[in-house]
Amino acid sequence: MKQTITELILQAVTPLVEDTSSLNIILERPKSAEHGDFASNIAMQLAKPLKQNPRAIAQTIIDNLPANSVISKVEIAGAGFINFFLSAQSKQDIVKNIFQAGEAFGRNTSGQQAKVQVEFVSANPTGPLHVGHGRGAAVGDCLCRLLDANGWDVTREFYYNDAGAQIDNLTKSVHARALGIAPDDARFPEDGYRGEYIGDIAKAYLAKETVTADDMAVTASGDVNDAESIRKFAVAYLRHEQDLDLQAFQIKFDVFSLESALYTEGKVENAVQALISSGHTYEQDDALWLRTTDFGDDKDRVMRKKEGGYTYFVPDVAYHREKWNRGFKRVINEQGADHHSTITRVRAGLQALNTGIPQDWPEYVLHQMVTVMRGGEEVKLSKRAGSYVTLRDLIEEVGCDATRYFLAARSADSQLVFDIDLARAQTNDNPVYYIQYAHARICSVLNQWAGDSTTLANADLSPLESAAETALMQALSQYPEVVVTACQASAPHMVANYLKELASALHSYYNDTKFLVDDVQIKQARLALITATRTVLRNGLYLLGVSAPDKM
RNA sequence: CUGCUCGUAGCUCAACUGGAUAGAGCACCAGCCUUCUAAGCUGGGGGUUACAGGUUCGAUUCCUGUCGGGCAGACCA
Repeated sequence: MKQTITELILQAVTPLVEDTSSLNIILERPKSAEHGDFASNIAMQLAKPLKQNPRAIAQTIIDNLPANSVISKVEIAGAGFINFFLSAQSKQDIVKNIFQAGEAFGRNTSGQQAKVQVEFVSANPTGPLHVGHGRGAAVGDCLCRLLDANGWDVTREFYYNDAGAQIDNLTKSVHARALGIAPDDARFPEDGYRGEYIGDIAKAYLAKETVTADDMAVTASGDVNDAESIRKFAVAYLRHEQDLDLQAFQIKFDVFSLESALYTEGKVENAVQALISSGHTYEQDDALWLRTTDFGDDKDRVMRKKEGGYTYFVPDVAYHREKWNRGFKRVINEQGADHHSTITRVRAGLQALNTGIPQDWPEYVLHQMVTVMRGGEEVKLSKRAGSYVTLRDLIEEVGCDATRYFLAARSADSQLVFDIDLARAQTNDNPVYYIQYAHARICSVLNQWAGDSTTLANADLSPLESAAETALMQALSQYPEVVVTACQASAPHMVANYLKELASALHSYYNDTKFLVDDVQIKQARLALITATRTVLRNGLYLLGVSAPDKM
């Protein structure tokens, strides 16, 4: 519909300007119904180059508009807006379109099944997932669903660091607990992890338990002094815990990548050699440096430390080089904003390889920090101090649907306050229930009608002309645009906002109009409309990973 | 000190990437269930979009500065 009107405008404008290729015809949905179904500001854009009054230009465009069946009325408003009012029938067509497409309604093929990899969560195996990871999980997974809906071939990937200083720290902490040293004991490692789960791991280790994670089974030796065995066991144990966290959050990854594998397979060494031979490195103070300032960084970075080990960004570069070699021309990294400084370094490292990787590859979606409130006070998220809110606790308290919705419904680049008491105590006020309730209400009506809803596909829709019906059909017709825009902006929260509006339109309609009336023609038209609404609610909730219950 | 980011109703957040009278939810006030689920609907009060400039037909949105919050700025990850 949008495209149809855009083309009509283009035809009308062509006689006025010499070069139509530079024209950017923007059609928007006016906030107020008084301003029609679509509005264009094209006349105001042309006012300057044509040196004419925008209202006069608007009038000329309207006069030039080709005859058509979709538009019932055109008006000039304000400073020179052109407002388009659709004919009743072209509004009603949306219901038929939805019936035809079903689950596919709103999906498009613009991605052309090109490969895209989304890396998200990527928590290190040093503790269970917390709310911050949850936000990454919710946003990342919705992003994947959006990309899929736009025709991309999506790979979900989880990268974790199973080597390095933090893992040593973890190993020491478990070792201490296995020796019976309490977290508040002076002999406990100073920067050790003090959470109670460390004690659980120590206990399981001493009991020689076996844990499975990433399809690998690890059995504890039970030997308190075998650091390597403790490390392997602790990592597997926590990866298993995180798997359970993700499972509770209903998120599935396609690929898990280990940092240690980059070393054992020689990928890190290869990347280092490639950087050296590309000529962007130098030795200084017994260390090997990468001249990242050549690529926009504010200072050069050390690659190999005096002690001989590599700094953390080297495996990062090796990992991303590997992503590129695996054929992902598009990669999106979803991560917390506290890691934003790595963006410049990783990109600089990839540029330094000189292998034709675009400067702005990979893409990043950063989410701001989550503040957790409980009892009116902020709960500090400190893994080492041991007091923090795990994702699984949260899911158990407020439910998977509500947790996902809360964490995905806000713009990623604004900080979010997660009030546990509010989410738990006032579950009825959770916005997600408002949307789900709209779906359940429709199911309930259709249930009482007890007819075959597929027969509604051919219903005569001409009775649908009330304000509530028009508003609902208008909301439905916006859905495909939301799928496109939310994906382009990498902004899943737009889907959540849209669904709230759609649910609102449905609830208003429900209170305004009785559906199960005696007049068969009217009844069928109304049932067709709410059935179409149910489809869109389902499709939209699916994008958020939230269930669409038949009953509540 | 430097960089990134955010600042919108009492609170939590939107605003279709520069559009028309800045919108929802919670909270507050007044109505709506003998009728398809009241987890709902309708109406009302509540705003100098942090502040000051600039760009243009038009700014919450873009630019500059100030103030305030968050996060980064290790040969830690």
